[in-house]
Amino acid sequence: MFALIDCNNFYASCERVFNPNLNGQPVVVLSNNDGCVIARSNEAKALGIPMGAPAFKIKELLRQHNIHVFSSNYALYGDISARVMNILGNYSPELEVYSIDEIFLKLEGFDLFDLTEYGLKMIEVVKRSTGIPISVGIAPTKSMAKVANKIAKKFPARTRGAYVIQTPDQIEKGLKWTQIGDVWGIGRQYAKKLQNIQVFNAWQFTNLPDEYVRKEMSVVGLRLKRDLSGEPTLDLEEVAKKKNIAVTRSFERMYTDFEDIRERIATYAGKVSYKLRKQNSCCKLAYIFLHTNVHRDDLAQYHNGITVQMPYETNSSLVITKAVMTGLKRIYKEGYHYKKAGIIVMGLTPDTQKQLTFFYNEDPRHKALMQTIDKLNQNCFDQVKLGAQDLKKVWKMQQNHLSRRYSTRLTEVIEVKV
DNA sequence: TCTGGGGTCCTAGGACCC
DNA sequence: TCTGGGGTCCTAGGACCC
Repeated sequence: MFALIDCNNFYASCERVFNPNLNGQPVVVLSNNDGCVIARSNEAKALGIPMGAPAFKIKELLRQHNIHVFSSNYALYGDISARVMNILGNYSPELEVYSIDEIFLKLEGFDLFDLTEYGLKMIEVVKRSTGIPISVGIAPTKSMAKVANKIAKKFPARTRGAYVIQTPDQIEKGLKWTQIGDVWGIGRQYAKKLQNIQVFNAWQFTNLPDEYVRKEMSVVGLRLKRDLSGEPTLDLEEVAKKKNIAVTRSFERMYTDFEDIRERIATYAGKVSYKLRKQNSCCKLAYIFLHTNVHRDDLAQYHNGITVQMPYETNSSLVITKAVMTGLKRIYKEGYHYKKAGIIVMGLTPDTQKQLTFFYNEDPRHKALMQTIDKLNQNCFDQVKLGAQDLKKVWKMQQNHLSRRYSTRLTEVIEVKV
């Protein structure tokens, strides 16, 4: 059996942990630059706040209903997530942290357990230890556990947040209840295609011929069909090192000057290099892209990207920044209003397995330099930068509703008034 | 004025090898 | 008239996830 545990309205719930006045109140969390709604409490959902709604378009709605608005606070969410996962890891030796708010547990040898009780226990302990509400779905396969989790969340009164799918009858009922578009692995395109052939729920999907599924949805679809039919096909996946790492951001306003963009790109290059070093990887390639504002059809549009090669596998900010800059010069065109840019590093290798080249290799001093810079920045809040970066830091991300980093900064911990 | 930021896997087709 | 059979690697694009 597999369990899927998922935090309810995770970001909104994190905000509530340190601000209990928000319980029962509608809460939304916004994306970077306070752009769109990316998380909603149940109350906010009930008021009709759509996922992904641009904040400026629903300003009036937010005000009218006294909805509490937060900028995203990833320092807080990441830390709370780690605490929740840590606790849930006690419930099975085999686990897969699937996302910031989801974890799969493999429950092998739990035949003598009352799994519903086991799930309820998790809910209680996580709530008591972290303040975060979770839902638990348990079933014979991963994709079914997803279904069970959805049922648990949909019927809190009946399930108390934990639901087990096990008997053939429960399986059939659960799958028939699940609309095709809500199936894990079936997105918009496939849902449309399936509805066209009169497949409206998960049960009907499992009854399709293998050949059709294979042809229209590739082996990925076929694996899903098997798994959803009760044949365990999707297993826990190891938390592998990332194969790509990206830093991409929208600018808080549009930029036209090369100098401004150059500075921002240098900062992204520094960030992405740091991420590489954190997972002990080096990169061979970097893709850099530049976009104008897609929402301004009154302005000329220009999108372009380019892949640049590193002279050797590296995670040195100096080398990566330099390579990225040559790419930027080739794709930047004057006369456009740029709104977004990003860097994706690819072809990652562990830095212990670097392929050395005969003539050119990294200056060995870079490694020591990077280690020193990383260490300094950990203690001194990112004050050591390359000359090409934002030394003056004239730009600032819109974060007008940011809560404190309650659990990771000593200066921002909660105060108790006597 | 204002519209997020990450990831994964698979397939087809082209270029190349013997 | 008629032109083999087996591979690999890479990339772009399309689907999906949170």
